[in-house]
Order: sequence, then C-alpha cells, then structure tokens
Amino acid sequence: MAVTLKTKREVVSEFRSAEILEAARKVFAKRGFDQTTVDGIAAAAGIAKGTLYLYFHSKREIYLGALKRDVLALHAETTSRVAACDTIEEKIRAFISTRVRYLEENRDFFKIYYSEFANFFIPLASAPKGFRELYLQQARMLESVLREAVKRGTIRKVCPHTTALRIYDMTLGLVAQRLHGWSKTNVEEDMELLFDLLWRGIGTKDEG
Amino acid sequence: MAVTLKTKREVVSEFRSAEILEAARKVFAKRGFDQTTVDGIAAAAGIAKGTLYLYFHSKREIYLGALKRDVLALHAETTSRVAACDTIEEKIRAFISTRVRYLEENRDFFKIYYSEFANFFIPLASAPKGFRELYLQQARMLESVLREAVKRGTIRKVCPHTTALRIYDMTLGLVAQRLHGWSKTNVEEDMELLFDLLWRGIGTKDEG
DNA sequence: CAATGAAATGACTCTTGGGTCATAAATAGA
DNA sequence: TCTATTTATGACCCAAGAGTCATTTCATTG
Repeated sequence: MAVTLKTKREVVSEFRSAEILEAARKVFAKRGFDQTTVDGIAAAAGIAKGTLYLYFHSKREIYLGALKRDVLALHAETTSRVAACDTIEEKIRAFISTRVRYLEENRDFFKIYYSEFANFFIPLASAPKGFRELYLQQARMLESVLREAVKRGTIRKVCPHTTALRIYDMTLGLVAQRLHGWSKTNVEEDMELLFDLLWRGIGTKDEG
Repeated sequence: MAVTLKTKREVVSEFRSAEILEAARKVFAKRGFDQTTVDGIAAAAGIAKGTLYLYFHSKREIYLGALKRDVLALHAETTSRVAACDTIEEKIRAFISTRVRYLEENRDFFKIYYSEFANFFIPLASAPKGFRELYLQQARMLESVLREAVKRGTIRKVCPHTTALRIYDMTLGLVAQRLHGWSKTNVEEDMELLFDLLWRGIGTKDEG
C-alpha cells in the first residue's frame, strides 16, 4: 500500500510538473528567458508562484526543464531516422525532414531551441552548459555520414565537416523561415528545393 | 567665433558619443542586452553613469546606437560591392566575402548583429523596429540578382526567393563558425568551399 | 584672476522581479 | 468527525539595476 501511495503521488507530481513545463514553454517562446517572469509562468499555468517552487528550484531549472525533453526527443529522433536510411540521399532527406516536421508540431519548443543555438556566442544567463556540445554532436553525425559517402564515391570530394555545417545552417534557416510564416509554399516543396540545391552541390554529376 | 565654438563642442560631443558606443559594443557583445548593465557600460567607457545620460536617453538608445552605424555600413558596402560586379558569379562571391571580411574587422558588432537576427522571432525587448526589414531587404537584393541570372539562363531555374534565403543562411553560418573560432582553415578556403557548394547547386551543368 | 556656464559625478530613488515562508486549504487516516 | 500531513497560496523580503539630480569640477572669457 505504501508503495502504491508513493507511486500515485509521484504520478500526480510528474503530471503537475509537465503541466507547468507546458505553460512555461509557451511563455518562454513568446518572451524569451529574460523577459519572462516567474509570475507570468505561474499565471499561465493557473497556479500560485509558491507552488511553482514546490516543483522547481529556480527559474533557470524551469527553463531547462522546458527544453530538455524536446531536445532529447528531437536529437534521438533525428539520429534514429537517419540511421534507419540506407543511402546518403535518404539520410540527408531524413535529417532535414525530421527537423522540419518536428518544428511544425512543436513551435513553442523550437522558438526557444533555435534562439538558444543562434545565441550561443553571446552566452545567455539561461544557456545550459553542454548545448554547444549537442549542436556539434548533431553536426558530427551528419559529418560522418558525409565522410562515408565521400569515401564510397557516392558524392564528390567535399569537406565533410564544413559541408555538414552548411546543411545544418540551411535546415535551421528553413525552419526559421517557416516559423515566421514567410514561406507560402508547402513543406514538401520547401524541403525539396533545399535538398535539390544541396544534392547538386555535393553530387558527382549533374542529374538534369 | 560663435560658430567655431559651437562646432568645436559638437565635435567633442560626437567624439565622446563614439567612445561610449565603442565601449558599449564591447559589453553588449559579451553579455547581450539584458545582462548588460548601464553601470557596466559606464565603467567600460571610463566615465560615470550620469555622464552616459548626457549623451543618450536610455540603455536602449545606446544599444541601437551601437548597432546602427555598422548595420548601415555593412549593408551599404554589401550592396555597392555586389552592384559593382558584372557576373552573377562575382556578385555572389562579393555578397559572401563582404560579410565575412566585415566580420573579421568588427567582431563585437557582428555578435550583436547576429544575435538580433537570429532572435527575431522571440521579440527581444532590445530588438529595434525595422530590423526584420533590413534582413529581408538584403535577401531581396540577392533575390533580384538570382532572378536576373535565371532569366538569362546563367544559372538553372531555381526559386530566387528561397535560394536567396539559403545563401543568406549559409553565409551567416560561416560567419558564426568563424566567430566561434571553429574553423581551422583560412578565410579564403572557407569562402571558396561555400561558394563551390552553392555554385554547383545552382549551376546549369557540372563544371568538373 | 574672478565669474559664469557647461560638463561630469555618483549617491540616491523607485520599480521590478526572483525567491521565501507563515498561513490556509485539501486530503488521508483512524 | 477529528487529527495529521501534505499541498497550495500570495504577501512579503531583498537585491539589482535603470534613470535622476543636487553638487562638484572644469573650461572659457572678460
């Protein structure tokens, strides 16, 4: 019984935490870290400020909590979907599409996520340690995919490192473009244009 | 004499303003808008806080002042150097190189500049109105260059708008990469790799 | 060398907002 | 129903920092 009780409490507690994080994600996405107040988060979550501090130790911890789940999910999904593909062509498509699609479903998260990465050379008070690592890690995954392809001669002899970063840049740019609502075309078309530009850029011959 | 006196004062005043802005640029580049204190700027400039307010009305005005001169200079330089080129190939190279070179000379400015653009979908308290316009304006310049080239058949039939944005993304990415000191290769090489990737991507045939 | 006005100063005010804690509501157990 | 324990509350505390202004320092001029 004692065990059941404890479990029940934990479940309730986790549920409450998740509710708070969802509200926090909304507010942070709208205002950014510094312009967000703890009172604002509490109001959005429909609870009192004091209650917030029963579940989190600080504003920063809430912020990190709001990011962590989705960051891990996005990275895991990207990695596994890329790994699941056989050809380099598919792998690159998978990298792009996973991110673009994830964005469409998680706009609030992506706003925070993107602003973190974009900003990480002005160290924000909010910036979590190791975020830079995550960026580099994802880029490195792309890099190894490219290196392999170069070795096999599937693509021409480009610098894997630099090229990986450029793919990352353009994907991020596309995501930003869609986030702003600047793109009138549909997702598929946007992604195809990006892939096409890239594929010809790294391809051995023109496919035209 | 009265005129001379007034002019002299204005010169001194402008000089002082410039000094303040230079100090401000350093501090903003290091800490970002919110984490920067007016006391900090004053200390960096070697003057008292009150003196700051003789030259600027608010922290925000200092911030905008620190950005404005360089933003205009960068945009003007980019535009004129692109215009000065004859072929599309040269124009694109000019776009990339102007920015990359400007960065090398003005790192502090670029940190602020980049973080502003990167962030402009989380509206920062500091974000100046019309910054979005500047971004779009530069992209539009590239776009019209591309459109012309497509019309003439110099490059293949890509979407000028989207492609322009991708060039912008990659240039920004390269700048960021160098700003972080991640790039071991020299500037020329970095720019050449980027241009090469792009040029094959939009070219009519493989040039290999 | 006064006398006058401009420029510089930094102690001060006042607001904002993160974090706390005594109190109150809710829930569980007997 | 009464008591105990957990959970929720929001008034309160306090530090930080933007902006002010009475006072001082400096420069100019007659």
